[in-house]
Order: sequence, then structure tokens, then C-alpha cells
Amino acid sequence: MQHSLKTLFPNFSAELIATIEEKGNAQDFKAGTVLMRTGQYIKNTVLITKGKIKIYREGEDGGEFLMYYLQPGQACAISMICTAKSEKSQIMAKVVEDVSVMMIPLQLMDKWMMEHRSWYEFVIETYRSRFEEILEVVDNIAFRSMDERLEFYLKRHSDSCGCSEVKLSHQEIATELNTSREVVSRLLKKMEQRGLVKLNRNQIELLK
Amino acid sequence: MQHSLKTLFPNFSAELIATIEEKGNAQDFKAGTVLMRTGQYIKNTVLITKGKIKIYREGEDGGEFLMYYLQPGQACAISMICTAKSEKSQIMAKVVEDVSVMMIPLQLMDKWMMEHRSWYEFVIETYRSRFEEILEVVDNIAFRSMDERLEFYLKRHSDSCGCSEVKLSHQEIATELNTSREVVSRLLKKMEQRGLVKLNRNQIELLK
DNA sequence: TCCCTTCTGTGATAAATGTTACTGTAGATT
DNA sequence: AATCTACAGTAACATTTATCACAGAAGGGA
Repeated sequence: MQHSLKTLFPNFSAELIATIEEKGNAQDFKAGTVLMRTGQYIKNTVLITKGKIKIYREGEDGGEFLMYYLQPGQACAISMICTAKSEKSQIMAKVVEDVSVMMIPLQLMDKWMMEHRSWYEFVIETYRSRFEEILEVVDNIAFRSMDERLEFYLKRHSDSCGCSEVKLSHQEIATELNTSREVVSRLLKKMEQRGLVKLNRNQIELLK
Repeated sequence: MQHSLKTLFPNFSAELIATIEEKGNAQDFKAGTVLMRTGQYIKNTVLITKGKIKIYREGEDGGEFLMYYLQPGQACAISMICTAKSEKSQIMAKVVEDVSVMMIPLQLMDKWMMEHRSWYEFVIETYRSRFEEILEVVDNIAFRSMDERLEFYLKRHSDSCGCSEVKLSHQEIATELNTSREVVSRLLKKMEQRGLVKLNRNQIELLK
């Protein structure tokens, strides 16, 4: 049983929750589904109630450069922003763990801004936190070398899942950092030698 | 004589303009002034009526990684977002050409969202366009090599000033791209050989 | 078990970028 | 004019990252 809107979005007013439940469109998607792709028009804002969605930027060569993850209790800032103007999306969104979402049509998203203070605050806070997250991404690629970025990536991953094991292949990590598998393997090996991680097949255990 | 608010912000309603003129705090700053620094709390939103402000991310080594420029008719999205929560700034803002601005205290910024439709739309649009601009920055550093980034940088510059001459030293460019002066010199020389630019002291002329 | 695929490790090498060191030049200052 | 300073060019070298090549290990299915 998935958590209720009330639990996931504790700051929403009771009326807002009722409105979402009435007007929102609950949907489920399987892992691997691409919910949004570059150039597509956005017609809905998405509230996540279960699962995990990856927001990334697609390179010409098929790279999937990770921006951030969406998890229960969160919403897609980009879809909110673009929705307000019915603009094309500049990013890709792919389901990485089966999700349940509430789809909010764009007119409602806009309308509620005026009617529900808690919705307004949620939207602003979503913008703000995602903006910061992207700034951090910029910092990393602008100022840090690959080994630091890899460490940061692993930390972010384990934070996001709440456990110390990252269940990904070196190839998947390389794709999200836009580098090659060999580089990731090498750097991970060095980290293991420094005692920072323990490497297993399809799994990296963070030790510190 | 600087342009009127009405000309610079054509979508603002007459009442909104009147309100801004009444409640806003007009100020001037000289080139070189740092208006906002990392870690500082933000108390105002800034509308630019004249001049140019550089928004950048500061590296530990003093690098000034360029995010984007603010020009007349624009506002600082970050300050808007942070203002709404009275949060710390994650970026730096430095005046690059003497500016005139209207400072809008945070309570008003928030209040107007409900009272003035044209303000609401302006804020949302500001978020959206800056978000996209940063996504483009991420694209560039994640997927492009330095020569492409340099070309993009020069193009963006000449677009922003509306002329084909970029009046910057190689060192300044290097700082904003977080690389070294020698690398910029080398790449510019190659571009000159390819007939893309003409190099002069403190000035680069774009030919195509 | 044997085979097959995927994942991982690693050396050799290439390419891009960063660093050091030095030179020359244009313009400003005296 | 003589000097000074910021800017620009460039060679040599170091470092980081990417690419190629290949081998071995783990796990899944026939």
C-alpha cells in the first residue's frame, strides 16, 4: 500500500489534498518508461507518490547525463515551469523504479497557485530546491575532476535510497557521468584501495 | 536617460508599474560591485533597468564560472526563488556595466504574486527561461569540448551585446570558462586560422 | 556441466587540457 | 624616447581523460 497524499505532502492543506484527489489523474508506470522526452510539449505536472524517476539531459551520442531523481513527495520542477507556458521540455524523464503519480493538468496547476497558499509555497519551494540541485551539478562538472564527481555521485545515490549499497553496473554509472566504463572501473578500484568502497558485481558498498 | 519601466517590462499592468514605482527602491551600482555573494541571505528581488550584471558560480580557486547575464527588462531568478524563502544565495552577482535597478523587498515580491497577474507571469517566465539557460550551460560543460564551448561563449556574448566584437581579454574569458589563459589563446588562434574570428588586443571580432 | 552473455580489470596508447616558462608587442606613464 | 605593464603567442611538458584491445570472472540458461 502506498502512502497517502497527506503523509507524502504534509504541507498541503486539507482542501488542496481533497482537490488533488478529486481532479488529479492517478497513474502507474513501469520501470524503463520514458515519461518525457526532449522537445515534447508538456501537458501535466507530475506529483510522485511511489517509485523513482530519473531526470536527465540527453547527449547527442545517447549519453544520459543525470540531473537529479524525483521521489515520493516531490514534483517535477521542469514540468511545472514549462507547463505554466505550455512549453517544450528540455529534458528527459525516465522511470527507474515503478512509480505511481498524480497528473495535474496545466490549467489546474496554474489556477491553484492563486487559490491554495500551500500549493503556491510547494511550487516555489520545488523550483528553489531543484535550481540549487542543478547549481550543484554545474559546480561538480565545472570545478571537479572525475574522481571527485564519482564520489559525489555515489554519495548522492546512497543518500537517495537510504542505504549504503549502490546497485548499478560501472557502465550505468559511466553513462550518467558522461564518461567511459573503463574510467569508472579504474577510479572505483582506486577508491577500493583507499578503503572507501567495497566492490562486488553490480553492487558498490560505501564504507565511509 | 534610461528607459521607463513601462518600456522595459511591457507585459506589466499599469497598476503594477505604478506599484513598483511607488514601493520599489531605485538604486545605482558601479561596474565591479558585487551585489550578491555565495552564502549571503537575500532580502530583495532585483529588476534591472540599465546596465549588465553577471551571475556566476565561484570556484574554490577563485574561478568565476559564468552562468548568465542579467540585462535591462530582466530580473534575477535566483533572488526571486531564494527571496520567497529568505534563503541563502548559492551564486555570485557582479556588476559588469554600471547598472540601475529597482529593489523589491521580499514581502512585496510574494504579495504581488497574488495581486498582480502580470507579476505572477513574469516571475514564472523568469524562472523558466533561467532554468533553461542553466540547462544549456550543463549541456555545454557535460557534452562539449573546450573549443565548442569557447565558440558558444563568444556567440552568446555578441548576441547579448548585439555587436560582433567581444571586448574581453583572453584571461577574462578563461576565468569564465574555468580554464587557463593559454588554452583560450591557443583555441582562439585556431579559430582565427579557420577564419571564424579576427583577433586584436582586448577585442575579438566574430566573422561568421 | 557447458556455453553464453554481461560485467569487471587492466595495459597500451591517443587526445585534450592544464602548467611552466619564456618571448614579444601595444599602449600607458614618465 | 625610455620604461613599465598588461596582454598575447607559443613551445615543452605533465596530467587527466578517452579509446582500443583483450582477458578473466560471475551468473543464467540449455
